[in-house]
Amino acid sequence: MARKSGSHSQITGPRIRQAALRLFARHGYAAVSMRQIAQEVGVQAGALYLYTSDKQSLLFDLMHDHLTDLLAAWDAQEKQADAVARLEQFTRFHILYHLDRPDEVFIAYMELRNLTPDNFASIERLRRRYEDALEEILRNGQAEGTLSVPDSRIATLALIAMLTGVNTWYRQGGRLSPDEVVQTYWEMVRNTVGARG
Amino acid sequence: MARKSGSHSQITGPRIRQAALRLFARHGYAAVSMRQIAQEVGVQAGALYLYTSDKQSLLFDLMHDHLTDLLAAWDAQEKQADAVARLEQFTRFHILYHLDRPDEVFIAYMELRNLTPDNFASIERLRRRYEDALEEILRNGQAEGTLSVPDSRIATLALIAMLTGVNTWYRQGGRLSPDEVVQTYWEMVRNTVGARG
DNA sequence: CTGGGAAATGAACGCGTGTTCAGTTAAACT
DNA sequence: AGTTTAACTGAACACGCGTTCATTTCCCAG
Repeated sequence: MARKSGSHSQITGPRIRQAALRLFARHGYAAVSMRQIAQEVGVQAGALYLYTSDKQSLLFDLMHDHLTDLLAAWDAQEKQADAVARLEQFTRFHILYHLDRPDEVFIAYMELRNLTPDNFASIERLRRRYEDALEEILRNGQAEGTLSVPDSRIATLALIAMLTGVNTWYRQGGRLSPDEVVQTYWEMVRNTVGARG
Repeated sequence: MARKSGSHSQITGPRIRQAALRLFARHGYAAVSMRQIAQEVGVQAGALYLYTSDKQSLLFDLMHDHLTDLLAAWDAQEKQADAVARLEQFTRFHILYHLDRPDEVFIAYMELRNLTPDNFASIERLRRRYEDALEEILRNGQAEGTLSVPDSRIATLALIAMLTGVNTWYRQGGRLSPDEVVQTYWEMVRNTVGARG
């Protein structure tokens, strides 16, 4: 046997990335073999190398595309006028976007140490850009006098950690709907930055 | 050669755990081999099995002991009378305790998926006990009327995520001292739970 | 000074790893 | 219908994995 019937690079390529995403998220990059990924796709291990140069860039591409998509999605939002409204928008956006992509988020946070130094630097640059988007909101709010934090950089990291934490406990069909989660967190975020309700 | 001169189980045992801790934290459980751990200790791989039954329980013991020590340290604290003071105490305790043990914390959060189901359940039970300690403070504060959160369980998880996030960015010799970090976070925590300054 | 047990070696076990590549098959194009 | 080419196989490569165990060395008690 060789080429499968009905096979196509437009189909197999995405399926490989999808399988890698799932398996990396479940078991971790180092614990997943190329043969496992291939099996999930229904293909021999050698075939993966028609679509990726090696295992490392399979991981890097997943993380890179996730962060790129995240930044693009945020940039595409119509921005609210004042900082507090923009912060509410960020809170909602962050929670819902991340809840929709648990595997991507998990990998992007957990597999950083499995990146080569160059790839790590590249990913950190993208993450930094996202953090900076939030920090700018906080700075603007301080300038407006509509919110106040002790340290805008630390508040940025604290808020992102708090919001991303939703992914660790949220389960579909749980006590709260995504919208209720957003409302709960927005109330806390608003308090954290000292904005009036 | 066989037995090294000056060797002793009271020395080698802890050194193995120390090496495993360091390497697991840096490279991840799955990416670290028993031979690497042995090399760091200065011993052959087979010798590790005089001190641990297998690689899995090396990981489990590290996580288990970390959480057990954490709980014991918190329990040993003289508790403040009112909830807001106890929350400040928790904030300070959590940040300083975790900043002192970056490797343990990292492993305890990142390597959960590499535990067998039984070990995972055991670790989760310990973590839950720690979370519950914070949640009780929040509940008491609500009962006292000195603080208010939209949902005490979610607020618990949000606060712990926020506080533990310090470990991801704090570097010794950075802009802020540990005490300044504590003060910065306490100001945010106090706002988050709606307590007056 | 000697015997016994603790501590460690080093080789071996079977198996899995990421990656390469000559060969084979199915689809697409002329 | 025939040819080209994209897609994939399957075997191989060199090496590393966790774990076991007979053997060796060193320390200490008597």
